[in-house]
Amino acid sequence: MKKYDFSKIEKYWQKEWEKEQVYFAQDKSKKEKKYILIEFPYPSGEGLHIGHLRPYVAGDVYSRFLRMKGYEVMYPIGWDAFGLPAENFAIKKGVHPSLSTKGNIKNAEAQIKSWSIGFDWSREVNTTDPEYYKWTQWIFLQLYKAGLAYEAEGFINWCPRDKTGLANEEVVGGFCERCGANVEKKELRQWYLKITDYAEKLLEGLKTLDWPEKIKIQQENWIGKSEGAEIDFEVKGTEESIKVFTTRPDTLFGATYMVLAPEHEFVLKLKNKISNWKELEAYIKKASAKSEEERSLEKTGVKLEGVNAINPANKEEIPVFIANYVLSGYGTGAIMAVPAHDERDFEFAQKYNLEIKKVILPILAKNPVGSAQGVPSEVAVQSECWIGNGQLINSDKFDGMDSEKAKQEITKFVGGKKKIQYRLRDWVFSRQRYWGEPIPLMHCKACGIVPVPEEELPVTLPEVKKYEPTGTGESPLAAIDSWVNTKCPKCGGPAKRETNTMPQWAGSSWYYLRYADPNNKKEFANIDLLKQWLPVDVYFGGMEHTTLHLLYSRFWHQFLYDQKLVPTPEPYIKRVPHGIILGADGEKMSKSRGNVVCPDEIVRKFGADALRMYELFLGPHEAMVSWNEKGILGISRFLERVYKFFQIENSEGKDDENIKVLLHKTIKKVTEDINEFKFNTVISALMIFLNGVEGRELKRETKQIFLKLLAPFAPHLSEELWSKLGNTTFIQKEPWPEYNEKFLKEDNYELVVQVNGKVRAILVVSVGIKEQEAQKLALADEKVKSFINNQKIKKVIFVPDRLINFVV
RNA sequence: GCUUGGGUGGCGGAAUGGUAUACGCGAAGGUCUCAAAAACCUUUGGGCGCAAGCCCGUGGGAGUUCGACUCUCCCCCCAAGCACCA
Repeated sequence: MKKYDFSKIEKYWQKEWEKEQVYFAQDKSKKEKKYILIEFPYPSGEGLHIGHLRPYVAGDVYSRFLRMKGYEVMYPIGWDAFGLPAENFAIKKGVHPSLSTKGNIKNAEAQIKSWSIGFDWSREVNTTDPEYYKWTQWIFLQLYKAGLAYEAEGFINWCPRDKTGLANEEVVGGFCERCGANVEKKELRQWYLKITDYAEKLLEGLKTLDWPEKIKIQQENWIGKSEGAEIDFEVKGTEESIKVFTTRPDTLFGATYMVLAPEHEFVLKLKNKISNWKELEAYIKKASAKSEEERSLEKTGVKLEGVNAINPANKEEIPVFIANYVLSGYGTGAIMAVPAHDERDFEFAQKYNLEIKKVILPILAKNPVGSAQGVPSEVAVQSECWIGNGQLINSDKFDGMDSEKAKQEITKFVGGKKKIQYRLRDWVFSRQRYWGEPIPLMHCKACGIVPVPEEELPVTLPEVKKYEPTGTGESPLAAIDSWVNTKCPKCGGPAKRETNTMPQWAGSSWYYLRYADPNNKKEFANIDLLKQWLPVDVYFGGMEHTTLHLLYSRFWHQFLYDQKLVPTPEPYIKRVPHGIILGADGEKMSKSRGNVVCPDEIVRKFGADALRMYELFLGPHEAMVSWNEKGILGISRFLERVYKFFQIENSEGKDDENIKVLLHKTIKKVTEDINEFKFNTVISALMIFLNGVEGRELKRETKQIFLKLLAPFAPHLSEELWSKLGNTTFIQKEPWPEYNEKFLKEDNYELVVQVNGKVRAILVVSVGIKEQEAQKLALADEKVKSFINNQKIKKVIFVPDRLINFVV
């Protein structure tokens, strides 16, 4: 018997498919469209690894399934090729990033093709192609013209290793998301995108999406909406007042001091009233230089001597502090401190011996302690700091009022204003690095900031010898005089180009739109084509992008929708996340650990079909799993057995009843589980089928159906066997098999007989028997008899076609 | 600390109120072979027992139910995300 020569077979069919363009997505097709998307890769020097494959294979299996179901499927690919690694490589080797990128893309493309991931290569995009980033720049200009891009000076996150500013989203636990360096604070002039203007829309839009709840919740928390009030505190003996944001105006009578963030400008106004100015200045300087992470270690502060504020509720004078635990970027950068009802204020007040005044009495539970949400437990009631709601005390005429009501009433009483506050901060959009899209603006002495006229786009990256980031806060582009100095398109006078570049998230914020119309020279994409393909039906990708790419691209999309440039309010309808693949040692794969698995080697050893199937068989798609080299043997054996099974003389076998039932059950299971992205159980269903039919003769039709079910997973093997059966079509163009309800039912089933809930016997009986009959059969069984042991039967539970339970 | 998932054989995992451990890996024994590999067959949660069989068993404890991996409450542990957001 011939051995399954996967290497030869796979190469053969890959050529055949390429000839026939089987993955080509037809514009204006009569079929219903499906747009399946994976996060396009970054073409690194190491090539694609085993982890990239997971979503690609999932998307590929799903796409193949949908094509067989009769849809016009677009499953495109491109390259997210701007970014630090290419630039760092260039610095090290002296090779221009565009060159190394080109080589890397070539390699990755060969890899992907060797796995037969069915991408439509005719739609390939590359974010570093001027024909592409021309439109990235164009979209930026639209944002600028709409007032959503602005320049500001301020403290931003700064990565000392990459020597560039970072967005809030790129700081993960105080470290640079890219390189892991400890992020610092630095005062810099930066470009921002006003993503905060879209906070509400981003929140609202989530409700319409078919995304896993956990992703929605993560985005929701990141946007962090909270409702409260803004209240002014007068400063005694001045015309000044300090505005605070609070979600707890009901505790206003308990505000015994105020705190300003170290960056708060207010202190400058009262400089000459503050008697301890020197001390204060030193403190502010020290605190500002520290990152938020460092600041959070210990609460410290300095009192503004000689300045007192007035609590607007009870007119009492209260001290004002500058302290590190108040953030300048949130609310007004100033708070009213209520130590009796806020843990942070409580901690600070204890340390600095400040007055703690209780104004909320926890409402004691009508229900038993701990039985419902928001009901204080005994412990909480006794504690010094109660942060829940309750009944007001020590609050004059509001005494006895409920917290919720008091929030409204006290806000009104002191002339405060209801206010909605978001945690989301504006997107720091400029980078001081070379390998990114130049921001298409100019600075003119006479006209100020002037956008580059649209017809002059793209503003291409100049060729340079030195890519090194300067570290000064200036991009390396700033050193190229010939590029920087230009003419103002408005007044014709001398102007300088903006030298900052865009972050890597720019190109990826709209790439899925370009796929719909990748070669358009006149617009970023034609609206009719966008209407045809959008929205993305299923987007496969990693959890790590929840508050980065996924948030950014939704923002851009919503903006483009408001500009009537895209046809849908949201870009991606369904999101299917995947877990990361760990090394065999259960650790994250990394070069330094030496646990990286090379997919090319696996393909050589076991073939692409085996690699594809094993990726899916590892475990549930969303779960984190460890790679186990030995596990792939199981898949390899399965494919080998399939091959051998189909080598048996192709006589017209006849299916018995059991095989028919098994077949239809398998069709049902495979179809349903693919629809739910439960690929691991699909594969086990295919194995169960083979286990059930091996060594028996099958009808040709049954064999063909099985091959079709296998086709999305092992496209090469199934195509080979399909043609061996004498078919001249491609199996992947065949219609997906349907199951028939009437074949799902067997004649007999195993009736489980329980006594007091314990299984005591299993009887084979015919399907559909009534309770009485089942009872008679069960009671006739010797074992059942012995367990009932002549006791009185109190109750009988009968579940049709499943079990009968006697309670004695 | 908060939010969201999880905890099932030696291992990856299956089962969302009805036979726990499907499917695969590994292991043990066997067939084939001079031998080995591959392949194939059998066994494989634990305890007691010669056996038939019985008892126990899904992180721990309670509860609901004829019946709980599945539902409810409390606790422990692991993972991911957020973290002074007033």
